[in-house]
Amino acid sequence: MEAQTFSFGHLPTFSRLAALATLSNGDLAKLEAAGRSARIVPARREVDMYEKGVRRSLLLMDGWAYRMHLLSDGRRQILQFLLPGDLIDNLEAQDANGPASLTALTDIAVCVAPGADEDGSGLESAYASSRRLERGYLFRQITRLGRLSAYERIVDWLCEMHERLALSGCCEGNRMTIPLTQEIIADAVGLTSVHVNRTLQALRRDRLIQVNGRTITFLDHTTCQSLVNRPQGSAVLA
Amino acid sequence: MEAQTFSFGHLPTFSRLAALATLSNGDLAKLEAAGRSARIVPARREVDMYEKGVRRSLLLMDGWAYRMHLLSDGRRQILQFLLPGDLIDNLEAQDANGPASLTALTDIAVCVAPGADEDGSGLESAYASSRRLERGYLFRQITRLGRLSAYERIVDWLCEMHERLALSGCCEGNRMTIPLTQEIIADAVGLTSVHVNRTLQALRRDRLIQVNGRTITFLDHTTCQSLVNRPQGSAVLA
DNA sequence: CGTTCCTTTGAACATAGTCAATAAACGTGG
DNA sequence: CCACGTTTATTGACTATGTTCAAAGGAACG
Repeated sequence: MEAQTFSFGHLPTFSRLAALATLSNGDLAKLEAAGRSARIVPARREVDMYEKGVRRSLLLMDGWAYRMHLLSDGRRQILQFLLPGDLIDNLEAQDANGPASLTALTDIAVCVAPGADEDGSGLESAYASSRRLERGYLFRQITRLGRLSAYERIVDWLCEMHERLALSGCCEGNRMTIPLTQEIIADAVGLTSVHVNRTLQALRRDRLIQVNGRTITFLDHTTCQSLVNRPQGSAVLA
Repeated sequence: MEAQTFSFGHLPTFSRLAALATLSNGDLAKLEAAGRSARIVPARREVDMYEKGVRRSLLLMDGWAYRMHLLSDGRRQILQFLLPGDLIDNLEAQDANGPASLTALTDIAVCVAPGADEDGSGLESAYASSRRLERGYLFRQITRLGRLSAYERIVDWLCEMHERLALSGCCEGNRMTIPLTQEIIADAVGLTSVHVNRTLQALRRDRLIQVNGRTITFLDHTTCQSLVNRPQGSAVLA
């Protein structure tokens, strides 16, 4: 977690936003300035969205965070992970569905997302893409939990993580590093940690992935991607 | 489905947006004008978001719609229902997660959501609230599918439907009319229709609800709401 | 080195799914 | 208004997937 010492060109935020829209020099300058004022939130600390300018979104310059629902009986559901480079939209508190808190998973560096002076700028366009992507991933999470088996859930989730990390330049080829325990994975994919463990073993037995500590390597990425039954065509009920 | 014959003041869209923000006379006039140009989409027809002005969102003036993922092997997951009065945000096609199509469940009346000239207008504020609410309900759907039992899922889902319908003035007290088969409910809550059927029977046995055709009455709304383990407090992992 | 957190394993159990058949409700044309 | 075909709801027996509980290894870290 040393956002300050990174050369700016390698920051996940830069890679990601530049991949989502064409950024002008002015956009880049703003991003760089914002990055300089990044704040560090230590792992396990809740991210207070209201400390800074309330209505602004944040950029996650580095590190991982998660949004979670905690039920009164202790059950937990991780709603989404926020990965390096992600835009973090402000979620006003008035949440009829209970608080969806945002917590740092590793030490993270966040800064206020710079606004664009002119409308239709590259930055605004990148933010819009990012929000669209985010909603798509929420949809995917719903389908994963509602209709996929444990095996499929984990494969699909791994593919999603890889896809997202790749967009920010945070993985090398088929290898990625995921700072999560099996229990956290379980809370994300709606299983128990015991079952996550068994399912990961099945994936290794089937030679789809290889696990070394927190590093996961896809041995057969193509099979993984096709194994997951992606949504198809138009969805008019029979 | 006769949006044209409704007196404007009773339109769900009006009730809902007015409940989310204070609307000016200008806002009301715009809404009324938009409502006059509403288009009818018959039940079971896909709603084409690109037919009209591409980037504009739509208002669902009347009727129900749903967004769904259809997997290649036939499994389906309803991602969200769109109820009378809801704002329908444009979802550009480039959806890496597969198409999330939007389909009319009943005949529906939709119109282009009028834009606000000045920023910070009541309309824009209502749209913003609506989007925030929508995201909260996606989160809730995730938690429902990931961590609640079948019984809890259905209770929670019924409560959500009631809450949302109430906001648009589309239910009378504890009674609401839901134009859905048990199979569609199953695709929404991630169960089989057989199990939905059995679970609804359990709810009736427990005297929580009463079902008459498509009309559902909460016999003990308080218990229903408290039965569901709502997210609590801050969510820092142990 | 000892503590703590994380992973792995086994056996028993529970919830929800599957398959198949029947009953009820609905819509349509005569 | 009734008969018929279709969709939807209901039921039962059996199966499967994932959970629970408890314990034992391992790895990481001060």
